[in-house]
Parts: sequence; structure tokens; C-alpha cells
Amino acid sequence: MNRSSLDFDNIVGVKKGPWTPEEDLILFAYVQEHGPGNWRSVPANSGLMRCSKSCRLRWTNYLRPGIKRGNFTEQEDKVIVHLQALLGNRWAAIASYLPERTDNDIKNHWNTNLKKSKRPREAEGGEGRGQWERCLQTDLHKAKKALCEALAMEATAVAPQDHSGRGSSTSDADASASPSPSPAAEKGVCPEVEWGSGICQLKPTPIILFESWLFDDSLDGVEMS
DNA sequence: AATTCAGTCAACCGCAGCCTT
DNA sequence: AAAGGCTGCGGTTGACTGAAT
Repeated sequence: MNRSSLDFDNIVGVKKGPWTPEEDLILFAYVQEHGPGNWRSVPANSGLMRCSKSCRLRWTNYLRPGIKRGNFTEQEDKVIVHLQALLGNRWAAIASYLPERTDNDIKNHWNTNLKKSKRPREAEGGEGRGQWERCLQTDLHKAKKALCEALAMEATAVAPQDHSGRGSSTSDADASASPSPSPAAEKGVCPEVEWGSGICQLKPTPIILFESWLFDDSLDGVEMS
């Protein structure tokens, strides 16, 4: 254990709050050179007066190549709503099926836009609710089936992450964007990102499996927004 | 034009699980 | 097998922005 790097996060004077373009540049350059991961050493080696967590978060949610910000499409909304119904508030797991989106972005989008509209007339407990429940039941079966298929398929190729619990096995740019072959990649974490010559590439994910059933007519009666 | 309110989003905090020793 | 450290996740907060009054 590197004692100096360990203590770095606890120093008085560690900067907090919004990142400046200069800090972004430093972090980006550092990760370009060394690859993501080993966040503990980032502040000490890069000169950033930020804690490791902050660096990781900034990279994951903002600087990481391949991420899309804002303007969620209707299809993405549907994916999020369905996966949220299936997985609950496991945003990292949900994000693994939307490789261009971060868990934080999805979480924010859910809380600000989708949460209100996902269960129409739920509060009334009337027919709207019944319709939603029936619809959800149907799709849960579909979802589970698709997940099983995905898991079975990925077992021989690139398996999706373990959705059964928290921790390092769940996907995140950190885990997936390690220099190849990362432990996460070996475990089949999705989205998988490969680092080569400083270029990161997103690989296809089992989202394709979902698209076949997420976007059929099963939800036509359900308001999305 | 000024003030208030609501919505959005970036970032922080604490906890839990995994890994290493 | 146990303990300590590290990483990742989800919840929450606070700053900022635009709309409404």
C-alpha cells in the first residue's frame, strides 16, 4: 500500500466542487497515458488536488470517451423504464445496457423525467394501475428470458456483468475501461472498452437482445411521458 | 425588471463488496 | 481465516438556469 497516496484523499485542502477545464485536461491527459484505474494514484501522480473518488467520477461521468450526454431518445427511455422495473434502482447495471450513458446520467434522468410518468395513475390505484401491472408482468417475463439468453450467450462469448449484486463486478467505466485485457473485461463486464493507442472503443452489448422485445407493441397503451 | 419557484445536473458522501496481504 | 484497503454503487445535496409571477 502506498501510504502517501492513501493519505492524499484526507489532506486538508483537497479541492471540491465543479471541475475546471484545466483540471479536466490534466485528468484526461493522465488517463490517456496511463489508462483508467488505479485511481488512488491519480491525484498524487497527476498533480490534481482532487480525491481519487472525484477523479474517478469525473472521468466516468464526463471525460470518458464514447459517452453521450442529454437528449435521451424515446427508445432509451423505454429501455430505462423496463430495466428499472426489472432490476430496480441498480443504475450501474442499467447503464451497462446503454453503453453511451453513465449511471449518474440515467439516475438523474430517471429521477427528473421518468419517475413521474412510469406508472400512470398509480396514485389513484385505479384501472391505469392494473393495466400497468399486467403490462409489467408480461414484460418481466420477457425481460427475464432475454437476460437468461444474454447470460447464456455471453457465457461463451462476452458475458454481461453479474447483475446479482453490488460491488466491483457491476459495470462502470472504471471496471470496463481498464487496459486490455482488464479483469472486468475477462468477466465480461459490459460495456466493454478497449484501450489501445489511447483510443477507447465501445463494444456491442446485449442491448441488442433487448431491442427485439423492448420496442415491440407491448407498451403501446402505456404513457411514457 | 426583480424576485421566487421549479427543474436539472454535477458532484459528494457513506456504505457494501471485493481483493490483497 | 481475518483484517485492512480500494473500488464502485446508490442516495442525496447544492449550485445553476430558465420559467413564472
